[in-house]
Amino acid sequence: MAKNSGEMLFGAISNAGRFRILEKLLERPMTVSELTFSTKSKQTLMSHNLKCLLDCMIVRQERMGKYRRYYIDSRARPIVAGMVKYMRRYEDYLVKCNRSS
Amino acid sequence: MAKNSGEMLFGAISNAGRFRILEKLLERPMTVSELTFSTKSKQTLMSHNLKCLLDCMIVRQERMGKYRRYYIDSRARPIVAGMVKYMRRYEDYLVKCNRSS
DNA sequence: GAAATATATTAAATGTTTTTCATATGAAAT
DNA sequence: ATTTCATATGAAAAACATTTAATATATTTC
Repeated sequence: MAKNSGEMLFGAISNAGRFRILEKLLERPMTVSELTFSTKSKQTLMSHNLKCLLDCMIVRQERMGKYRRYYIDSRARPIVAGMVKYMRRYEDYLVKCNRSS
Repeated sequence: MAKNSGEMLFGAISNAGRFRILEKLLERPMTVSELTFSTKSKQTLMSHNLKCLLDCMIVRQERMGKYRRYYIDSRARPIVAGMVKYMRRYEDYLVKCNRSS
């Protein structure tokens, strides 16, 4: 079953590593090494994950000398921010569910 | 990397079959056979997908004689509805992106 | 109570994603 | 120009998800 763009979006976000990248980038643009360090990832995996986010146009890139700075695409930002917010609500909801049922 | 509940949510939704189930169930509760027929799925796959949605507490179940009716959990509903809406916005956004860049 | 219907379950087969490893590229510093 | 640093890429390995097939269970109907 072929993936449409919506599935790509959820697919991209449903990965813990990429979700954390997005949380970081919502705060501010960061270089690959900052992201790698601050999410305790490996550089090569970080690059793969960033490529995935680039491919579905959630993030963009700009070169800064030998660094590359990634940031959330301005048109994607409200969508991504919304997802992160929803996700947090959902977690609250699930925690409550598990207590009461 | 362990899956938290938010990832489970996005993971559940990032599958085309399950996404369609949710779209249907947002309209109204349905039995397994109605869902199977209306999404052109197979019964056994439908049951697997419904189980996945049950597990992350997006849907619930009630027995109706030999049928089983599935419906969106009332607490999950606003979240799911929001996701579906976001997803559609995102698709529009991607289509526009591909045209202009 | 035997057959039919609706659904669930388990395991195996298949497919996809994630992670790692090795290596490449391109900019900056020496 | 060589080395170093930041990042990317491609392919193989490992992990995970989806799909199918076979079979089980519960309910209804005869």
